[in-house]
Amino acid sequence: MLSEKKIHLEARAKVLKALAHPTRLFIIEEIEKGENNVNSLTALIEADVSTVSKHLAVLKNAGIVVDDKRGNQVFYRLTVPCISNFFGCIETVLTQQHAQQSLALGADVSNRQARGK
Amino acid sequence: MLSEKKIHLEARAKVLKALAHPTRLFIIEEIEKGENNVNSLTALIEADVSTVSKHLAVLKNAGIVVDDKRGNQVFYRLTVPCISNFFGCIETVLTQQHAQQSLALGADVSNRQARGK
DNA sequence: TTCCTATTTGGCTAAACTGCCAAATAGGAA
DNA sequence: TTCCTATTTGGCAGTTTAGCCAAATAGGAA
Repeated sequence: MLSEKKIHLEARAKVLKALAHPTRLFIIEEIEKGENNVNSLTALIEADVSTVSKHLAVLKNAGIVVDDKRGNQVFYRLTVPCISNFFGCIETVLTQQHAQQSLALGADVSNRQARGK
Repeated sequence: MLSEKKIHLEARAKVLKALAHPTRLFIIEEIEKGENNVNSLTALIEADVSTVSKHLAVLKNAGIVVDDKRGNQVFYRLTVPCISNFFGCIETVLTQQHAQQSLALGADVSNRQARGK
């Protein structure tokens, strides 16, 4: 694999990795509605403030959100509007899994489905 | 956070997690061109076959690819065509980072940029 | 059957991630 | 200054991941 390509894929993977956590997905959904600060996000998430703060740092480090300090609060918002409708394809994957499972539960369990975990 | 919502976000996160590795992104790009077997993917990736096989298992387990055994070879292909043009938004994030870095290198380093890692 | 190739699985080590607590830091109010 | 609230950081324990090697498995050919 070309080194240049590898670097590019690593950059992509970094962003995806930052997205790949339920709490961080929740944060994204929330601040998509409008910027929000650490405290109120923490209340919604029901975890330790330090945990939420670290999740926000991951998102920030990946370039997905930016912070804005006002008074003694820090507000976060999305950098990229497209994140909002980013998940259609993932939903397709999930829907498809559903469909496959339903098929697998039926009488005609094909070879390929039988091989599946 | 509602339990139902949490379960949904966990499912999304699982798919994203499966995508979040450079080698797996490479595999996706390759089999997007057409199904491919473990051996030729391994040759392109330059890693141990067992490593590639495990990456493929991760993608399969997430529902992103399916396998098709023919003879003593196993061919993998994408389950969802939309994965192909999935990455536009991620590119936007990367481009934006680039832009921010360029700005940060300039003379006018603003408050927010200075705070950034 | 034996042999060869393709692929998966088990096991191991090193590294990364998560979530909590405690402590440090920052800003505003008194 | 001291006090209070908001947030970040350090550190720790437990879990997960990545990549390799070796061994197991599967299919086809001889």
